[in-house]
Amino acid sequence: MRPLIHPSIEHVTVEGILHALSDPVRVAIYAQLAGSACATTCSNFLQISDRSIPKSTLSQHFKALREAGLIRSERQGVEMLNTSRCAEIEQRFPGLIVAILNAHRVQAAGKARSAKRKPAIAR
Amino acid sequence: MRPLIHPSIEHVTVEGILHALSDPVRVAIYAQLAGSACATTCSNFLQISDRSIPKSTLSQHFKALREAGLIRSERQGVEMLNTSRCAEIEQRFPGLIVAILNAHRVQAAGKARSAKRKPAIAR
DNA sequence: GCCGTAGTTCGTAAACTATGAACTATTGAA
DNA sequence: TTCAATAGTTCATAGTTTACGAACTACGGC
Repeated sequence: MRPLIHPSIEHVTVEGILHALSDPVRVAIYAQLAGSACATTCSNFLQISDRSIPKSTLSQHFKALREAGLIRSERQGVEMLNTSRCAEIEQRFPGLIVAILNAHRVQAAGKARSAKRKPAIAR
Repeated sequence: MRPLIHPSIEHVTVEGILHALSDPVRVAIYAQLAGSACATTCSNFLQISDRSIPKSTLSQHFKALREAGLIRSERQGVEMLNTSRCAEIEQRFPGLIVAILNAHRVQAAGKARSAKRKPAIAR
C-alpha cells in the first residue's frame, strides 16, 4: 500500500478544491468532516445523503479530497482517521471554504423545503 | 442551431458552479467577465492566460459556464455578447462568487511572484 | 444571390470516473 | 504463530466526459 499523499498548503490550488467539491458525495463528506471537531473514519460515510456508496468508490472520493488538500488522513490501527484542513486553507484562501459550505447549506435547505411541499414525488 | 439554455436561478446548483469554475480556462474567462461592466464576445478569449484556445473548445467552455448559470449569452448580430450573472448568484449563494474570485486572485498573485523569483524556468 | 465573420455541432481519440473483485494492513483471538 | 475479521486500497474495465479539427449554421454586408 503506497503512502498517502498530502500536498503542502502552498501546492493546494483553487481549481483542485473546486473540482473536489463539485461532486455531491464529496461535498457532503467534506461538510460533515469540517463541521465535526473529531476525526472520522471512512466507513462512517458508506451511507450518505440517503444513498449507499460502494467502498471502493468511497476510497476514491477520500483520495480526491486528500489530494486536493482538503483533508488529512491518518491510519489509526485498522481504520483511517480523517480531519479537514479548514484552518490551513482558510489562511491561504480566506473565506473560500466558508462560502462553499454555506452555499451547500442554502441549497440543502432549499431542497428539503421543496421536498416537503410535494412529498409524493420521491427522488 | 438550437436555442441557448439559461437555467433559472433556482435551478442553479453549487456543484454546477464549482465544476464550471474548476477549470483554469473557465475561471479565467469568468473572472474577466465578472470584472467587466460591459458584455464581451467569445472571440475575445481566443487568447487567455498566455495560451490560445481553439474556438470549438472555447464554445464548449462558454456552454459550460452558461449551463451552470454563471453567465448569460445573447446573440447580437453576428456575435455573442456574454455577461456574468453575479448579482443573481450573489442573491442565491451569498459570498460564493466573491470568495472564489478572490481565491483565484490570491493564487494568480502567488504564481506571478514565484515566476518573478525564478524567471529562467518558463512554464 | 455570394462572401466573410462569429459561433455551434459532430465525430472521435484521450482522459476521467464508478464499481466489483482481488489484494494489503492491522488487530484480536485460538 | 496462525487464522479470521475488519477497514481500506488497488486493479481491471465499462461507461462517461472532454478536447479539438472538420464541417456546419446564422447573420450582415455587398
